[in-house]
Amino acid sequence: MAGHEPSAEQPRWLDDDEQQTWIALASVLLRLPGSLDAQLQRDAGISHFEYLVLSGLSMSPEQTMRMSDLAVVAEGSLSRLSQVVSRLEKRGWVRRTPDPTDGRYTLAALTPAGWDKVVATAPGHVEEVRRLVFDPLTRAQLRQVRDIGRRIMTVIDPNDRCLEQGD
Amino acid sequence: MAGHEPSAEQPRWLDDDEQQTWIALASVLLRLPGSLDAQLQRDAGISHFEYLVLSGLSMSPEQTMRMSDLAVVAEGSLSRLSQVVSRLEKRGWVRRTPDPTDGRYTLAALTPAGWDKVVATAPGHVEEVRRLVFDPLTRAQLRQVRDIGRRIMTVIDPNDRCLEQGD
DNA sequence: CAAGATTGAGTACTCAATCTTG
DNA sequence: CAAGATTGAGTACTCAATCTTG
Repeated sequence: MAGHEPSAEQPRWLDDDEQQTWIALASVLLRLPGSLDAQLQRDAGISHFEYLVLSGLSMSPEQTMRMSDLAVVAEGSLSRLSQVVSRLEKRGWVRRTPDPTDGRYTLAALTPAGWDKVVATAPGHVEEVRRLVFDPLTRAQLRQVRDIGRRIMTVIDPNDRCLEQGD
Repeated sequence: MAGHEPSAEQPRWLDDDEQQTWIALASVLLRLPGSLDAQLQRDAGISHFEYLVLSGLSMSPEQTMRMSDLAVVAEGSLSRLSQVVSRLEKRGWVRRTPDPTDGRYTLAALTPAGWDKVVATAPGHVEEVRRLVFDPLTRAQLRQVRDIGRRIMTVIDPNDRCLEQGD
């Protein structure tokens, strides 16, 4: 392994089969998020992260959440969320107010225009998810996707919300 | 669906089962790349994209590739690659030269120091992939991961390299 | 002073020019 | 003029201060 002369053998750290598996998974990890982002950007002019923020709020009681909880739902840092919500506020889709019960929290609330945006955007996004994930897979594979995803999440973050729900 | 008064019912675009499946997959899509990036940043001081560039070169004959081919392997734009390779060149791991057979191409070559960097970095990275993906899954699930990944890639990009390999 | 949130500086990325070679 | 590559301007992100409330 001294230097990189032509004869140097590339060490193999995964066997052939594992290599194939990893390439297939890595391709999806690298390309699927980009495809979803592209669809949202093209059809709705928002990023995937912005969509997660808006749709997270839309599914919350009163369409309102604390910034810190919203950061967990959208899987981003509080700092990133703060900057993105500023933009969403400028676009008229979200409004922030201090939490009346404890001024340290900030509540983000979806405006009526924000609700309309979610309603207008979600069907196309779900359609894309169906096209890229649900349609090409069998029912058995979809069950596997759920189990496999949860197992991996158990290692990455044992407290993740996707592990809370019973089968 | 008029406005967002408390009584407004949130339309459900996926059934319960699909929702669970999608949450599990989305969690992995959002968090696994970040975990891999964090490990590389912490242990080797490089991003995942930089790692893909270096390891792509290390597996290529003569440790050399055209920039445009390297962009495909690393799954990034040529513009992004160009800027990242400039940084890698400054760090002494890569060297660029015009292709002598056709001056429109640029060849990126791993330097000896770049080779050493890959050799020093890859085992820890592979270890992390094992810990997060291979270890928590059964052999049957790993076969599923490969098949499922390929099916999804067939829709995203029918020309992707992960689909080329037989069986 | 701890926890939530925001701000600002620096870095990385995207997208549309631009440059270069054949 | 087409294809490969780079550059520059603008945007988005990260990380380390800073601010604010209890």
